[in-house]
Amino acid sequence: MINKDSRSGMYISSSNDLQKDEDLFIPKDNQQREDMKQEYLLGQTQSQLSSAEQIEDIPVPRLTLFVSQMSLEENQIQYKKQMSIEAQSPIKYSPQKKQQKQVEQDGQEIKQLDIQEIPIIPQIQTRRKMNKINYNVDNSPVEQDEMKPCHCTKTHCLQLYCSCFHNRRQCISECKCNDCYNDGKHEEDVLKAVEQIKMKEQRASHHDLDSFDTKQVWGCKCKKTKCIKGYCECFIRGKKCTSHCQCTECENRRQPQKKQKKIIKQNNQINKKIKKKTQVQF
DNA sequence: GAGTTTGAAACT
DNA sequence: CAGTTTCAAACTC
Ligand SMILES: [Zn+2]
Ligand SMILES: [Zn+2]
Ligand SMILES: [Zn+2]
Ligand SMILES: [Zn+2]
Ligand SMILES: [Zn+2]
Ligand SMILES: [Zn+2]
Repeated sequence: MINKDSRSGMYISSSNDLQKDEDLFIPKDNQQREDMKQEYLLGQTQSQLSSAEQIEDIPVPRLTLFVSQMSLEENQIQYKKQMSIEAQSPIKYSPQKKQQKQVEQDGQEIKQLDIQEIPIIPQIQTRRKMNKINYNVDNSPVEQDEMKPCHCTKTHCLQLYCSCFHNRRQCISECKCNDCYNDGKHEEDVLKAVEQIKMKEQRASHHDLDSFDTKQVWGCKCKKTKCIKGYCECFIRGKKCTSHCQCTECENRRQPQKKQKKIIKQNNQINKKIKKKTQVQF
């Protein structure tokens, strides 16, 4: 099974023809092929590897976790520091029922921070608990069961806009959605919506990622936030942007991004001017 | 909490 | 496909 891609490469089937999911996109040129594969691999972290890399479903060893998270760039570390600092000030929290638990647990974690030289890991593990941001992502290694409520008002929680629906979870009492169909009482509608989205995705997308697998991301299109804020689908997963991303002025790249069109144009103009000058001189 | 900004998701 | 609109989350104050 070999499908030619419209641009520069082709989809080459993996050794196992039965698993279409494991097809890899590989450019024609050998060097490019290596670069691309490497970049893609580097862009992912531990369990977030695409199905192509998850040849076997072996649980990720702790050590891998350490390595991948220690490889986070300054931006992400800084971002997490900021978040944790904000969440660490217990003064901000009114001493209420549920939050006292958190303060206790956070206190333990803060102690660990003081002891450990590298405070990254506990912050990541508790990120979702320590701040109220509702990332539409389910990549928490520790608190897989903890979910943040949605606030959908117009979509009956039947579109990917809805964080609950996107993660294939029923809405919960904390959700503030209107006319919710993702409540367990409209399973027919939910299944319809799921199938519809999967069909559309299957037709439209050139990749094989599951729309409902929020651990995986193909690429972002951030234009204004340099992929260092919670708007970036790559950044919030702790992943580097890759060649699949169409972001601008990205600061979340392992390999430096190709120059943008604007910059290329500017440089071209500058080069022309220089050429003219040199020609005139001689 | 209200209002703004942002980019994914949906649509054309 | 690319451009546009819609949407709810992330963010700011
Ligand atoms: Zn919802
Ligand atoms: Zn919900
Ligand atoms: Zn709902
Ligand atoms: Zn981005
Ligand atoms: Zn990206
Ligand atoms: Zn980026």
